Amino acid sequence: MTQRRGRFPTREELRIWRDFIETTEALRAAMAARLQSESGLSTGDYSVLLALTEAENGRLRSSELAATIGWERSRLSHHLGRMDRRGLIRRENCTSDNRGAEAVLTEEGAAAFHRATVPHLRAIRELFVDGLTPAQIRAAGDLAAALGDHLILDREKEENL
Amino acid sequence: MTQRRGRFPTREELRIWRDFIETTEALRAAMAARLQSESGLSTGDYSVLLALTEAENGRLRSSELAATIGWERSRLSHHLGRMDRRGLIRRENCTSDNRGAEAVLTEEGAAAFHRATVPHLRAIRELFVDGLTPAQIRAAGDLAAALGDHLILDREKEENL
DNA sequence: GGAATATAATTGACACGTCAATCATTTCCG
DNA sequence: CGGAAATGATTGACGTGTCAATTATATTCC
Repeated sequence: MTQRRGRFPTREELRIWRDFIETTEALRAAMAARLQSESGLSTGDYSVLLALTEAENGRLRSSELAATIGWERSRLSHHLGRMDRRGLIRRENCTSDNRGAEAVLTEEGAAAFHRATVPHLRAIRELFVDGLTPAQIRAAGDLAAALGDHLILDREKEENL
Repeated sequence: MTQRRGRFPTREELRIWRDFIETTEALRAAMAARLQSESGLSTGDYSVLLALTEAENGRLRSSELAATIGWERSRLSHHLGRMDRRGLIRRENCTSDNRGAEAVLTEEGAAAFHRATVPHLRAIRELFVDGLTPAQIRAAGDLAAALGDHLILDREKEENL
């Protein structure tokens, strides 16, 4: 086998890269559109509502919420502002740490999440599961694990310059 | 084997879905960040510049450009506006159809694209190719094809309601 | 105790994407 | 020919994401 590492991608690798990134992007957009039209929620809303629903008392510190769903703090801050305006959550001050803030699920937020759940699960099946064989689904999990691990390694390398 | 189709995703399918969508999103973001920091271009800029570079005379009708890179018209229009402001392209009227517009690659745009190419190819190798085995790369191409075909079918079903 | 530092969160500026509305021109066809 | 419909493209409004700067409170340590 010829040397590969350290060289530019081959034509075939490039083709696969483009296909892969464009298709996953289209999949993301399709799912976002489904969720929006069926439930009036964005995927961001859904992530936040899911995390709060699973949290004790439907409330979480901002930073914990950010960690749970893997968002940057400022992104979450902007998003909570929008969700607050729509009445899906409300913000409260944290009693134990006056710097902190808590996001609290409202009745309306809980209701919106429950209305969204079934259609969203159906969309995951229709757009993702139904399009793949069981072997391909396993391959998708495998790929995600490999790419994710590799991204982390790459980030660490970056930081230790 | 038990009946699957028409049911909600299993726990395992759901885990893989989340892993897959989050990881591909992280990959997209990492690539965008690399391109931005190394070349001062967004991935959108890169797509547009690539299409124009490969086009005859470095110019394309707006609608053809949109079709080439698979964008909606209004998205392209906004993006060309931003690229125009930065001097990467300029707009000209189409002589054969007065409704039409052409996007033309500028010297500056061509130069920016050439500066970006090598680092971008390197990033594709480092973030994608190097993280996967050859079999996994084939699996990625396979997945993209299957998901893409399925998305198209789903869209058609949607339209023929 | 109190200054230096670290941490929690928000804000503002700006790029990006989508949708619906709009405008100009061309094509279709009676 | 001439008006209706189709086409090419732009625009405005708004939600979203990132980065850098800012604000407020806690912690550290002399």
